Amino acid sequence: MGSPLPRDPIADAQRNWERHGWGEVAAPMAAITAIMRTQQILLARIEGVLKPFGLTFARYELLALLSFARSGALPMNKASALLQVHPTSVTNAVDRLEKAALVVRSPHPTDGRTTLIELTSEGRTLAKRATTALNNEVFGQSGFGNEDVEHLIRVLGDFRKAAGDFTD
Amino acid sequence: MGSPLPRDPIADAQRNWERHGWGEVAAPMAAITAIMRTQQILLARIEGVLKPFGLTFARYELLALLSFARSGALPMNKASALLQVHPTSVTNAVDRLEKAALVVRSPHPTDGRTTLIELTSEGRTLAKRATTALNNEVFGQSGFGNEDVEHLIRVLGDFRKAAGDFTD
DNA sequence: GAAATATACTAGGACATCCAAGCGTTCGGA
DNA sequence: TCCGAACGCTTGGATGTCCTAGTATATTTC
Repeated sequence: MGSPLPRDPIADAQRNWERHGWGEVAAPMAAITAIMRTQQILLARIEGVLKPFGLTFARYELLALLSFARSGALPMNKASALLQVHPTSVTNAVDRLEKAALVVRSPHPTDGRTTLIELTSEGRTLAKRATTALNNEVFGQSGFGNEDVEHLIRVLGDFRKAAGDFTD
Repeated sequence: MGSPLPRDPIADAQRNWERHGWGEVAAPMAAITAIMRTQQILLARIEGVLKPFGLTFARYELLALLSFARSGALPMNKASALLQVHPTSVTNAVDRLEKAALVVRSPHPTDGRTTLIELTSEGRTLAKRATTALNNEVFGQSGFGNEDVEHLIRVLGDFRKAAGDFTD
């Protein structure tokens, strides 16, 4: 989408902030902007790996989640909560996964409101293959050092907890 | 969108990875997933603050960028490169900002292909007010400690550089 | 037990991002 | 000088996310 810039645009932004008298918040601004940009880069990498499988990250996450559920099935609201996305996003993902025959919707045995998402065997197989690809091509080559990974997990974990993601 | 979960879903995912024999990449997977989720939380906060101004993060970023340009104007391709988004995303943002009279498009004086985006005085005023709000309500209360901020800037900066964002 | 409240999912709409194509302008080599 | 290649922007399409509202099913309350 573009060749490398001669200078780091986020570092420039940080300098601009300082120059305008906002030095107090310049560093957090830079850190937050860097997180936004890093997410963008990682997402592009992940989607690039998943494309050959006909998957997007959103759909992969759902498949992976189901593959770890004992029965291979989960209520949609449970999936929404665990993936931390809006229920309508799950509806959207399930629509497409179902069309691809990777999951099926089935009624909850006791609660008429609830719909279960169930992995098909094709879905399970594809999830496994996609995971292997991601492990090899993205997670295994993140470019983050071991210490930095530990630090990220801790710092971002604290942040997510403070943001109300989980109690623990 | 949901009440706090009893347990950290990313930590669970990491355990699942380890349990399936992917311990080698479990930690980077967790770190990357945490970055994705953190971005989602931060974006929601930012958009919440910008909503009263009738802005989204994408449009705010463009306004802020223009406000730091000496002349208050930039070619669209320059904006695309600095914001590191696809040119069509800039077209989209400019369309809406122009409709809101916050920027205007003007032809480049010498290159007939290029379009300049120029801040209107309303645009400049709004950018300033929005920045103040973000500084107070988001960047000034990020929840990240000073040392963690420095660490994030360094680690993510290295990552972005390795990803080809900039040379420097 | 019936009415009010809460929960689960889906439909429609607003935005953002990217890709593929198309149209015009500019550059560069023969 | 001229024509092909490169560049800049826009349009149209596919996805994903969220919000608001609507429908159906449970649960609570009186």
